[in-house]
Amino acid sequence: MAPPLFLARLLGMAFGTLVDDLHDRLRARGYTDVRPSFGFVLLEAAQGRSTITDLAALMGGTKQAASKLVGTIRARGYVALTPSPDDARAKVVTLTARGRTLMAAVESIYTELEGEWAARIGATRLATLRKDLERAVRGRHGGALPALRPTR
Amino acid sequence: MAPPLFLARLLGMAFGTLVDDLHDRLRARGYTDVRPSFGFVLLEAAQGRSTITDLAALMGGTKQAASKLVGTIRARGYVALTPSPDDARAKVVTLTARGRTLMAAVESIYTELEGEWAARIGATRLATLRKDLERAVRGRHGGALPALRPTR
DNA sequence: CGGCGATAGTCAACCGGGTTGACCAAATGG
DNA sequence: CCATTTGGTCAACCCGGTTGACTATCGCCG
Repeated sequence: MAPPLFLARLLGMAFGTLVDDLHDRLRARGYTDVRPSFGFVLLEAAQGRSTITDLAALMGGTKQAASKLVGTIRARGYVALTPSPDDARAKVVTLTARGRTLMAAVESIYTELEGEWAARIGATRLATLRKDLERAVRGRHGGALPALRPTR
Repeated sequence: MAPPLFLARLLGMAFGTLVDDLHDRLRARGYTDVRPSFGFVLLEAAQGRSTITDLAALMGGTKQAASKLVGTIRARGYVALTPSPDDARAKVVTLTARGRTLMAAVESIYTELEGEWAARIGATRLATLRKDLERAVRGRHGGALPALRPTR
């Protein structure tokens, strides 16, 4: 008799599976120094609009944590800090060329992965699943999307 | 222009939201010393069938990590270790009386939470969502459910 | 203007939850 | 029976996060 399969556990497993698969395949393509926690920062850096404190707020943590994380991603050469034109204190996080090729790989792998999900449950069911998830989550947070803690 | 809303991020947000809500409401009921990582162990302890090493395997970690985690949950009085009848080395993790009342609170809160989800997206949609998630996750792991890393 | 509170970022110390490695005690099976 | 495997713990360390103290810049209000 297994313990009850709470929705939360299912969500956690699904999340973990996708994240693990993504990073396994990144490793297979030679990206051995990309940690799961990088994703969030890289996604925002691709927009080229976020400062360190912006990142901190978006991922629901302190600016010290954001600063450290950006520091290690920068040490691996995927992002750079450019001074903000508006504010001499602020540093805008942007992708380097290496970061851009990484993100291209991520998108390609991600398309693969969602394709595999679609193959398992059907494309329309997958679309419904995504829509319902988004509705439930936004509904819980007054219409906005919550911070995604980069744990994992 | 926000970054693309990958399915994985949605899953992570949904997972995090449920876990946070559960622990907020536990706190509101006076359980101030229950950490998110406890859930996994408590659920297995309720079955009364798992040893420390079993737990380690189920959560995809080392037995040292499982041992530590069980130790801190035990220190807070929610589980106890009983010697296995079959193997003098093994320790079976079981709920204490306090642990059982905690789990009753968890189930009641959890029912509330899923009810709120159902109110947001509809009960049948929620059932479909759960079924599809389970199918996708099992499909990815050869029919079994993967380990749920207790991170968070 | 000038000066003062708020804000962007860093540095340092600490903490929680995980890891690896060494170890003991009980089990298993030639 | 003895050798090997297995259940569990202890110790040292690591990673990613936190809080607290600090500097530099911003922006407003007198």
